[in-house]
Amino acid sequence: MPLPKTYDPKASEDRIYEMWEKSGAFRPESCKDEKAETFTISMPPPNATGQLHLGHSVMLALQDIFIRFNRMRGKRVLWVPGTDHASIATESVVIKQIQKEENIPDPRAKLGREELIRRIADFVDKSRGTIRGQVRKMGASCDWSRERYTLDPTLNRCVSEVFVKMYQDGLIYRGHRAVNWDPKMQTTVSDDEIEYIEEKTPYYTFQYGPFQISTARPETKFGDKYVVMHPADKRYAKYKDGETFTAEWINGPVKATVIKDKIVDPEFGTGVMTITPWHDMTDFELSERHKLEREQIIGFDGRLLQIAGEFAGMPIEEARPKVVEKLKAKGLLVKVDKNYVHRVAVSYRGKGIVEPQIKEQWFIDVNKKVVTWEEQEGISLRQGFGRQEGARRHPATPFGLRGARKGELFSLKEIMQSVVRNGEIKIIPERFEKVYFNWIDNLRDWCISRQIWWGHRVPVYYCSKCGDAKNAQTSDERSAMSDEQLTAHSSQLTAGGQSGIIVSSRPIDGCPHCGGVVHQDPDTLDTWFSSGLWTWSTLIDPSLADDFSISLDEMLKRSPDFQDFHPTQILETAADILFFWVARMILMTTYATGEIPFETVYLHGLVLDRNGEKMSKSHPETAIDPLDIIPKYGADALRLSMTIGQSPGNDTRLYEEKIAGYRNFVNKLWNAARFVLIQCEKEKLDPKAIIPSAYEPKTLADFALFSELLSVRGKVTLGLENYAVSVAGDSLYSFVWDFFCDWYLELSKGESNLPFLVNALREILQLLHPFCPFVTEELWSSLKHENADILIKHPWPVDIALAEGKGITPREQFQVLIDVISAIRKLRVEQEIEAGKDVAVFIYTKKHAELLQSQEAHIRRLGHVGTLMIDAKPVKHTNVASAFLSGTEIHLSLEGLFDPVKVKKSLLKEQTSLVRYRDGLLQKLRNQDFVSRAPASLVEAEKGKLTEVEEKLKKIDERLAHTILHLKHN
RNA sequence: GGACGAUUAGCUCAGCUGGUUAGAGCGUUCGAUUCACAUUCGAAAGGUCACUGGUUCGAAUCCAGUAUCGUCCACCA
Repeated sequence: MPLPKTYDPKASEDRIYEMWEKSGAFRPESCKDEKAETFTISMPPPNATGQLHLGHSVMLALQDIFIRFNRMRGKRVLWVPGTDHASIATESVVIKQIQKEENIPDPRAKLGREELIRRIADFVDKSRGTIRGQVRKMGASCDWSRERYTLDPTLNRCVSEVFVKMYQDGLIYRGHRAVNWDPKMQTTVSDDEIEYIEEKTPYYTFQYGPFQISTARPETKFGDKYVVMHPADKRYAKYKDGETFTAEWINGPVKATVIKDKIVDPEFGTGVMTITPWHDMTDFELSERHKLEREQIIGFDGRLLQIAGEFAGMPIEEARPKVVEKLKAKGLLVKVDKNYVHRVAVSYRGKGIVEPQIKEQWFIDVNKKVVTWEEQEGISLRQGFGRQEGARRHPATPFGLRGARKGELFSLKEIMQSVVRNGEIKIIPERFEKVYFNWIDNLRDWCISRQIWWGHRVPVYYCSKCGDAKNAQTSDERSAMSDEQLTAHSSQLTAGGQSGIIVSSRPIDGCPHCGGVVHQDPDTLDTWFSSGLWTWSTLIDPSLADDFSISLDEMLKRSPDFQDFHPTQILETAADILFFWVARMILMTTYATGEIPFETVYLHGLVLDRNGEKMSKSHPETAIDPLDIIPKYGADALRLSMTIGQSPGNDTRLYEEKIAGYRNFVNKLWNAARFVLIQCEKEKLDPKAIIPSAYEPKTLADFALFSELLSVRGKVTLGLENYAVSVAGDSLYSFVWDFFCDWYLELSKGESNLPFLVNALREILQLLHPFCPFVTEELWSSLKHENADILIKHPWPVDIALAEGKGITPREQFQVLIDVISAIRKLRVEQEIEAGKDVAVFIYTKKHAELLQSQEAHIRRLGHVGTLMIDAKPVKHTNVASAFLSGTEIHLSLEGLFDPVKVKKSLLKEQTSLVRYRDGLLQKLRNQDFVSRAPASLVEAEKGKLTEVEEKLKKIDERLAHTILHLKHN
């Protein structure tokens, strides 16, 4: 039964996916060679909040290509799928939903922690199901039996273990620092979770005692009592550091102190500023340096506090103009610049305006030197980590700090730098390494605690009975303490080890010291803390999660998957996630396991719409949803459209015509196979019985295809090895369409070698499989040898050596044939000969006479040629249109149709282009410098070209003279 | 203020370590429909490779600078 005329992806894709899954092919255990090299990718876990979008599609397509390619090459391949709990994103989505659907303004207060978490968990369950289905739709061949979720008990255990380890190493501390506070979500966010929006804001200059100071935020200025200037600023030389003065200010006179610090840029504004340490990162640091007092002006709810006097309780937007008004009334407003552009910090997730606040939070110290290394086997390895003695190790060795001395200590920053600098981790494209280093240089301590409920709890417990009673207080209560109290308190805590605070990976019911009641820290951890462990926490044996008698290192040692599949090979993800996630994984994994998380980072760009804009709900007409596209064009077409023409690190534009183009390609392939199957049926040949070794080229076309396959096979293999996905896919596309279909298949209609053809097509399916797995697998089932495995498990084609012949190669001979046929077709169109009409053609060639004679049938059929004469000796013709190839001249008889005007036109056109070409060659060859300095072979080649083009020109001149003569006669 | 990327046909993009008469897809024009595919086939038109210098026998390709667009980073209060 022949295949349908067009390929219908809907009829195949789900069925094929199910078949793959049932076959066990997605699991590394399906690799028969137990000693085979492993190849692992940890799938970047999509947020468990919603739906798959094109960003996911591109990542799934690329990763699946790497995975399928390496699986076919015989490696033990593991692709771990999963989802991320995405703390802030998820909690905010569910809260909004509850607010909207149940009309509860503050769900946290109304429902309480337990109930809200239950609601979020329900939501996430549904959402994860949706995502699983969508990942399958893309054809992702990941191992579902190893699916993980960042809130799994095993992963939670890993999170706690790493926290404890870092705390014990003194890398985690609790302290009062200026943090980014999102008043909308009521939580801190990290530096990287902030984006800046430029906004035109009036910029005010006020008189402050003898100084003029400027600000865009007058509502924060209530507590200002320090003026800061550069120590070398001559204008203010008469003011001494520490000097005090009284200034009239918003709510009456204040006593102010002069501070000299180099942080002030004398060139900027008046060179003097007042500071607001509680609500500004740099001011906070300055206050630390000079031990200055700090006051909170704005509450965590975004309203002004008591210090603002009559303005207390007002939200910022309301207070600002009123404060300005009051200062103006007092005569303190000097000027207003209305064109000032101010950068407003906005939360990446909630889009709320972020207000720096001083809060007691947990931090990871990125500068403290605590990590040790030791020389071993020539490289320095971190010691005491979870590698089994003598365990088979992936060829890539766990990372080390090259040249590190025994006992030398390193900071987390240094670890992150060294693994990339040493080339243990390679970033593609390379230019992102620079971006990465730049980020590390600017990296501050990482605030890891969040006042969100959805996430991993900070594994810290406070005993209310023993130790400092203040430890038992909640973080909110601590916020109410005075600054001095807080500073003293936090330094005490930072010292660590004191009673009353218990940091434990194991849940605790009572204080181990006094048996007293304990409270767990109410905060959760930054979502990137857990995703930072993704490559290895997903490989930990889940049965070990509850066994608190074993250490983290022990867990690593006893987890076979970790032993086999870590470090992973490729981390493929979006370029904009480099800091959030990639850098965090490098930090957390190298620290916690002593191994790099991955060897290669492949970064893809954004998927943009046809106008180069981000796809969003504001442009619904150009936005593309993969879930609409897949039913319409098929997953294969979508995959091809986003992997071909794409290059690492660069954005790609996607639009429907592009996808339709690749749908056409898939259909072209389908029809090529359909044609082959019809031929088999006609010749009563069962394709399933054609053995794979029947790769015997017989015709000229066979030989040419053979060599062309050799070349494309090499390009695809090399391309995929070197992450040049687009190059590999593109060469397959043009090979299949322009060579295989347009020439080989067409010629096979006149002279066929079916066993060879079937095997060639089989190899095409193999090479295309990583790119478009569904259609290739579907066709494979009709074309494969009966004993062959399904395509997903089939070995990657290997090179078959091509015997080196003498002289012109079959591929070159084939090209001569193609050129002759093309020339005849062109002459026909130029002379406007009816499409189906047979013509008489005379070909004269010394060089290729024998070859073309042997291919006569093809020339006749594809050129619609009736009378065909091929000879070595030219004969003069009248009334012909002519074309001149290298060593071959072709004359198309125009008896009765001869139109000298048309003929002249086409000859002139050819002449013009050849003359231009010849003149270029002449110029080159007349240049003595070229002749003497360029490689001799090149000079020879250019001379050869010149001879050839001059011969052609001579012939054209003859024809032209003849035609003009003809014109004159009439 | 720094860093990076882009600039090649009307549109979207290839052109890797310098040597091709600068390519593809879409779109456009002309022609074709029993015989795998109109999601097709044949043919064509269309480009001073952003600009200015430099290196070189030779530059779309390497270097420097300029312009436009875009991205990221940074304590300009």
